[in-house]
Amino acid sequence: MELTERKRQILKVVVEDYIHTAEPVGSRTIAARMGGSVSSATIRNELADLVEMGYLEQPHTSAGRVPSPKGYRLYVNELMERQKLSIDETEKINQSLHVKMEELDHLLTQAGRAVSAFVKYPAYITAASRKHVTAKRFDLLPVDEHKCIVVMMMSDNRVRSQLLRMQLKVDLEQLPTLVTLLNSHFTAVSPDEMNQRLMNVAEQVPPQLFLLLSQVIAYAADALDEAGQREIVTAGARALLKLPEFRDADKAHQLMSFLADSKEKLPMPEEEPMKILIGPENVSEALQDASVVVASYDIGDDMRGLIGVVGPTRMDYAAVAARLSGFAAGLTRLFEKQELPPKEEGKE
Amino acid sequence: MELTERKRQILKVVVEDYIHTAEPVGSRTIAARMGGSVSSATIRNELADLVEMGYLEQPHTSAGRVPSPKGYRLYVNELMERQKLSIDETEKINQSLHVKMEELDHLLTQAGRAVSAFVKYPAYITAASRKHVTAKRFDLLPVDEHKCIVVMMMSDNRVRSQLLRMQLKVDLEQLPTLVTLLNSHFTAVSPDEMNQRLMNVAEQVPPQLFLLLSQVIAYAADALDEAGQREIVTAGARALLKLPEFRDADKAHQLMSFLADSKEKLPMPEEEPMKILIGPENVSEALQDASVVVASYDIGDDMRGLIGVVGPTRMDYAAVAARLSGFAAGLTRLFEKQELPPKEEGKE
DNA sequence: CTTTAGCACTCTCTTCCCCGGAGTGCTAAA
DNA sequence: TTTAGCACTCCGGGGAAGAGAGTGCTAAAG
Repeated sequence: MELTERKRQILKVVVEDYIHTAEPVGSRTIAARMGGSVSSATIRNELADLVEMGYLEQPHTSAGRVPSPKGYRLYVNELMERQKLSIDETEKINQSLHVKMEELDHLLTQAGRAVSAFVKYPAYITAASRKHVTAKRFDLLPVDEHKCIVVMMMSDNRVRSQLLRMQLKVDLEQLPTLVTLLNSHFTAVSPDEMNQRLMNVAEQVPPQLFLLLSQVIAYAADALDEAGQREIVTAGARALLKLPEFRDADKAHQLMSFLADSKEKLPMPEEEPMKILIGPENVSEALQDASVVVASYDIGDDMRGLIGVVGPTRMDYAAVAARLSGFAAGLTRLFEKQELPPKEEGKE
Repeated sequence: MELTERKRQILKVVVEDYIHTAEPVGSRTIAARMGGSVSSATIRNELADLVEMGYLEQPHTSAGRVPSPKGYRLYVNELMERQKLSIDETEKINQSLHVKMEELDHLLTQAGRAVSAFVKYPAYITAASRKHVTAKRFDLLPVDEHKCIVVMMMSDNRVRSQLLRMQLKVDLEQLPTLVTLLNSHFTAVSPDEMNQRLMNVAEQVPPQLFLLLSQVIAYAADALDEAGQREIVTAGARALLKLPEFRDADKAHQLMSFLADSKEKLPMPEEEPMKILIGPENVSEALQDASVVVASYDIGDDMRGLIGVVGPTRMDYAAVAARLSGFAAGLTRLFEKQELPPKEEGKE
């Protein structure tokens, strides 16, 4: 059977109506929405065809029609009109991203919340794992004979520091030697390699310095590990409770738990700039009845972060997609401006 | 009317039964739970009295009894047996707090989640505002002629650092001068005062150094502000959905929204080590039907953090209180061990 | 005076049934 | 191929009825 243009129009109307009402759509309604050029009877014939072709479903014999995942898919791929955001809204999005970039975590939390607030669905966001973060430079600042400050600059130019308490008194004169050692042997290598090398230099260093050295390395390895982790922030899970499909507390609880725990299991396609996963297209069990829209943003240095929205299959894909790309673009710009080291002398 | 010992026992049984079943408690049940020494008819008489005295309520004429806030209050104050945690559980609590203390935020999040997981109610946690955090010491580490690293140690011995990009080339030779200036004029003062003093020194410093100086001060003021903020972390809000009183999605949504937004509005009594607020005793509108248990823990230097649990009035107060003090004690110990500078050597 | 047994009564909750309405599928005509 | 008409189906709301739990009261027993 052929998918005529009229069938496509009908499908579109069904999807869009269902997205907003959450009620099965009847032939009357469709006929009305299509301008009265055809009667409801005609629509009924078409609807029967669409059901047969698998684009629509019927909850029971005498109910209206509801889009199937296949129907949503077609809608998303071909029927949906890319929504353009109003200038006003674009501005609001960008405003909501005006954060002090001091802590990346803060940015992620903030952005996640903002997205969720905009689209009224739960959102999740992550910075891509920085696979090869290494130390670029070490410094040790003496405080007193029992304390010193470690400062480590990482390959992505972020700086970490902490106060170290030394078990043994260390001759402050010797710190520079240690710094040299750190910078020559422990930069540009993975945490594992660091520990490896720590063993190697064990004999060449006086014991009390070695103790401090291993403290520093332990700290560095931790900090690098943490920096390399892909942390996922979820926000606005409670938005689910507003949706008729999650009025059932059990269902809501299930999905919310999934969102809270599933640090690893959320879909994160890395290739395309934006991806929409509908219902059963999701791998995770818990997302079988949900849809996910994910967009990626550039962090610089060929790294990408992801920002996604989870909602019912009856999600307003067009609206979500538009806002999500707005955010992705905003984030990309943010990182361009703030995170990257200036490429040439004269920037802004 | 007098509150006889038997009435108190009955009240206790009603509260404890209702806590677990969430169903009004009938005279039969009570009689059974009291060992059969009295008949249900006697109990009924007593119940009628308790209702009259305001300790119990009756949803409708022929239903069992439910504790009123006043009843809960009496229970909490006089009837409740302080639960002791098993060694096993105490251990688990302490284990769950074994976090790397690198970031205070991480600790809070972790602890909040752990509490919530233990007591099965939403939890919130905060570190007391560190009102008078100031800078204790500055360092500047040159990176190249356009970048340097600021390192600031704060009065509570935490260290913050960041890479600064300098608009103007700065003679690296001059950094030590700047550091001296920073340490002599900008330590031990509030952010406001910092900006004040920045103005004062404006003329005594060569312009390109001044630019860098103001960048450093801006960074320092931000970092201090952030460190002084009392951040509230909430966790496990979804636990609400498991409770019969929040099966109604609207109610759950309301309270969850409150928890998510109400950074300032949550009860935080500062005096006692533990406080229980029942239903209408709460000030916030949204908590009228909920109870809150809060415990405080010591951070050292006379500062306190708070850790609280939000649940239905029908909360298992004994269990929650026990676990909460367990956590508070654990946190206190944690800060003793890790945060405070070693005492022996004469602290500042 | 307190406690108990007995019993009628009240109220909720569940189940069942009925009915209206929305929507369909089919048929026959345009 | 489209449309009008019509019988049919199914959901959902709205009682009605009955079961169950629990009360309050009364009168007798301790």
